[in-house]
Amino acid sequence: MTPTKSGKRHHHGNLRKALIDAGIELLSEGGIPGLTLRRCAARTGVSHAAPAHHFKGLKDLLTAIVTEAFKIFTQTMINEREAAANDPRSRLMAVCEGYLIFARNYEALATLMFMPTDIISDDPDYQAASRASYLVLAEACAPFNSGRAGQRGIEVMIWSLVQGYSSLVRTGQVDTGETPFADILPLLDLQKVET
Amino acid sequence: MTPTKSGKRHHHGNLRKALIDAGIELLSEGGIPGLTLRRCAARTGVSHAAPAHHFKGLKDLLTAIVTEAFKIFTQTMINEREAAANDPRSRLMAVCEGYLIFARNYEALATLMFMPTDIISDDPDYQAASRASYLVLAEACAPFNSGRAGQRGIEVMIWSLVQGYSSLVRTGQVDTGETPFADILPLLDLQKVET
DNA sequence: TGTACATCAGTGAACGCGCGTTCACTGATGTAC
DNA sequence: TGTACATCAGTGAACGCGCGTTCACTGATGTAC
Repeated sequence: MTPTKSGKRHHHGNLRKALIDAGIELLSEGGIPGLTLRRCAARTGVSHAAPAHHFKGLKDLLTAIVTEAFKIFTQTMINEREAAANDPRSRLMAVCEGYLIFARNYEALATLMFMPTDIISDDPDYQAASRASYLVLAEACAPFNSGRAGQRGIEVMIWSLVQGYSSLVRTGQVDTGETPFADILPLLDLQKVET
Repeated sequence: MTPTKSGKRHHHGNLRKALIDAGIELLSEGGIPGLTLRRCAARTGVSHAAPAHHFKGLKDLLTAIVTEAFKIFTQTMINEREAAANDPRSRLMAVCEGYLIFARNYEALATLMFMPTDIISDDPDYQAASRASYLVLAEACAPFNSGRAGQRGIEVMIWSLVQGYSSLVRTGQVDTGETPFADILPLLDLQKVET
């Protein structure tokens, strides 16, 4: 038995995972229009009908890709945080840096992740993965959250800031060299509530 | 003579403008995938080959749509600013509100505007229109810009914030009722440099 | 004012393309006995 | 260990679809004389 979803498969080995990885590559190379079911199959070296045995349809594949993306995203933020000094300010800055690193390394993927239209948004794996990402950010904000502006005030502030900044960089409207994020964050009024 | 690009035309009247408007409607209704050349033509009541007499191709139409969008965007921000009190802080807040109003009213269009891939980005009309939008924002930021964090520090900060916030609202990750933007902006350290 | 003509914004048919999906099939894998 | 069988991940052909673009054309408009 144990032919579980994620287990080894007879012919290819693990086509499901391979298709997800191919999708992430295709997004990097050709943006969102570059990602199609047929191209994922081709890149994996498999006929275009093969994915049907692993995904219910295009949206299902997209959902799996985005779910995987959130896992990478979470890990990138955690890696930066662990490498930083252990004070709240450094940790928050590091998590933001992780966010920006991911956004830079996976431009189209980062865009797709926040396009709920193309995704089966009640998929439990997807929900868990995206929630995990959010929690890393929320945790880093927690020391600064005094409760004003609602419970989520600081989170939303930081999240907006980092999301907006990365999108402006991605579209070439802001230059990271000219106006680095490290110069932006200190404009925030964090010290007022810092412990 | 004077059969200028924007002048009245023989059969339809002004198909060029009508196609742009149709495109904006289609974006509102079906998002970015809902916008195609053929559908713009159909909505305008014209055969799908007709647009070729007004636009060099799909990218050209898209560029014109985005250019028009920036004009609406600029006007929305200006309208809010003119209705606000005449102190720098109120004016900045009003411009931000205008930004958010536009982002809410034209969700897909706002996304498309910052996707330079699909656009002829060296089109002079497009460049002028997008620059005009930026200037409204920059002007509102100017009273707070002391020069630290580079000349554009505050602009980039505000721009990132408002862009990120609107994108989080659009994708349903932030609720404007729960965490309104008016509660977010005061977290900024503006008063330090305010005159 | 009337007529001949050039211009040009439309039409409708046709093109090739890549897409997601379906289908009957095949053949390797893993299991039961 | 060997054999019969069920399972299932693949194949390749075919489907209909909507897309952007091209083409020869038509007929209304505007202009020159």
